[in-house]
Amino acid sequence: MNFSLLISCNSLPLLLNILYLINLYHILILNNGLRKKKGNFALGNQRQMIYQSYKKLKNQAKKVVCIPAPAAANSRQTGEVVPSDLWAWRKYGQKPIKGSPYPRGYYRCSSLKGCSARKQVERSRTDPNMLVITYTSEHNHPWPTQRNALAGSSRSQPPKNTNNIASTSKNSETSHKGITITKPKEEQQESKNSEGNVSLKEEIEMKDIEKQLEMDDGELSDGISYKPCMLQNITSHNNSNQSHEDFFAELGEIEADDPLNLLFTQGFNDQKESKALDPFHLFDWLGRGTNNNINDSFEEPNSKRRL
DNA sequence: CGTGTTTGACCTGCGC
DNA sequence: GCGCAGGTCAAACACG
Repeated sequence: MNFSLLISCNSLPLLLNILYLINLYHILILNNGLRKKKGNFALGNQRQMIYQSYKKLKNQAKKVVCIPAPAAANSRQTGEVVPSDLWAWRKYGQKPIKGSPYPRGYYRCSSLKGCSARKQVERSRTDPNMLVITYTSEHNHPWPTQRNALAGSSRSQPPKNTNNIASTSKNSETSHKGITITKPKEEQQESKNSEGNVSLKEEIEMKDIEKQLEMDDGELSDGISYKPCMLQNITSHNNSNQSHEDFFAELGEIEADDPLNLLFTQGFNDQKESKALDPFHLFDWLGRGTNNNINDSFEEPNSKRRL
């Protein structure tokens, strides 16, 4: 990543984003180091509680994300405009949906062959400016350091459009303004507000796990907090037979899961956590007065391309 | 040439 | 069983 370019573009929010990621990875590295150091130590009560919560969350199925739809100018022909995340997605189908004027696009992960992660992208019926992205299954690999490990071309990005908010699947890394995690469709109907879900929400019932974690301030006996990872990233696992060892081994995968989710759905919810992850209080400036909703605090992603 | 998109056909689940 | 709707497949094509 070209930091000098970013700085020269005066895109402070993106820079802060990066700083936040660095903080996050600092903590994750600590976790990894601790695991390696301690090895297969006996599970304490706290770990067991976390593991139980983890198993509970494993049974959750889908994760629905609502984001503002990028400008249509970026679409390729009739294709839907799909904001990118850190994963590489390959479109494998599109279907018109009854009752909706907008088709639904079907994508699967192309970062690694055999990855079962999929997502569906469609425009909200109530608010066409919102994209509803439904993630199913999960990635069986860490998120790629390069945007697309398999892809050799970059055709999804129209070459002449350099001002677009987001490319379809590859080029934009920060098209996350206004990301909203919502409940699965079944639950979504109950809680969905009439304005198209612009506020932050958690799809899954986190109260139980939060209660448990709060009992110990979210910290394990070793003093390292797993709470940020646990609260955000485990959403759609199904293997109920997974062992404790697998669980904690999978923390590596959790860490590797989309850090943007951590950023925009978890990172600012708790002031204590925010301070821990943001020792310079940079995000106090960003998120102040937004009632934990940082969506509006971030500059439009394409602004960094405006030179 | 490798990869992604498009799109019609096919498959599957569900309600009647 | 039938029809419908949603999900997936795969051939053809586009792109760099």
